Amino acid sequence: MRIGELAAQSGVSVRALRYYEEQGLLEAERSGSGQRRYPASAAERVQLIQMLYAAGLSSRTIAELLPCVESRVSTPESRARLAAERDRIDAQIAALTRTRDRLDAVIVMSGLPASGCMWISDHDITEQAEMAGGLNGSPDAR
Amino acid sequence: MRIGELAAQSGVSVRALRYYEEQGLLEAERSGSGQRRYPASAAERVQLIQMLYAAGLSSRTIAELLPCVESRVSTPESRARLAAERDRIDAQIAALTRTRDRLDAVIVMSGLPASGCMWISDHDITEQAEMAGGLNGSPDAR
DNA sequence: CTTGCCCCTGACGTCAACGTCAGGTTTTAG
DNA sequence: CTAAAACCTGACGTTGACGTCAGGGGCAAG
Repeated sequence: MRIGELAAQSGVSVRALRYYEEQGLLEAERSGSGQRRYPASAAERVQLIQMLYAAGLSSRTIAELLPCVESRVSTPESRARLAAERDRIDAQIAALTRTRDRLDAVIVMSGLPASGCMWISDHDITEQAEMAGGLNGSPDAR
Repeated sequence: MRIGELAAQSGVSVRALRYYEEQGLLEAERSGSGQRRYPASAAERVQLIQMLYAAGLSSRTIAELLPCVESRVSTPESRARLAAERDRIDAQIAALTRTRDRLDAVIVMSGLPASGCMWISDHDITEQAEMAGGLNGSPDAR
């Protein structure tokens, strides 16, 4: 399959695919005229790459771990690297969960009039919204 | 408190604190000679800023939502923004969890003595991952 | 033949959250 | 009083994962 097709299929840009190759993450056969040809399995590999990028791994780390993750084969060394990254991701998940809960608390609280966090009486929602827009004292709202 | 103390206390660099001020996230009083003075509450605010940055929010978004998150007061508009960000974070957590599980599967599998070697068939993968997941509960968000 | 689409290789541009350096002033310790 | 430490503004540098543009080639359809 050609690079444009792979891009469409995997949802990334053509530029990104060439970048992955440059980083040693994705190899391609070349046709006589020098055009890249990918096997069907490349789509899955690209998905993995995206997955690992999204988890904050660097190109270098992905290059090291990708064969291992794709083939499900690990050496003792790669296992240690994998575990380290998994722990990092776990920590990230924990932090994000705390942040999510913090936002949730603020959102949910506005639905509890008894808590005292509603600073405007709730008998007229529309008026409340207008007042909120005009009176909201965000110090450096631009 | 002075900028160096706040930096030490909140674990960020002096440069970062000045950057936050530049972005309208953190205000400071000025002494006669122009040096920044922060109230004790600034440390908590910096923690919040870090928290939101780590969740992938931009400076502009943080500037909009920070007063609301810190004071726990929300307007209908800010509530919508907050909910949108919370949903984004939820999606991020879900994706990270899938990635973590993928790494975990590779790690756990090679540690199972029954396989006797570094790789095992696809058929065994899901079964063993289930077994391993049941045996040692991986740290789970939520 | 030429039109249009896809492909190629450089190579420079971008954006965000700071790092770092220069050159000067203020505060603190002894 | 003096020297070190901390602070100030301003401005340029860094990093990663691409975006974008320039300049050129190949190839099937009309």
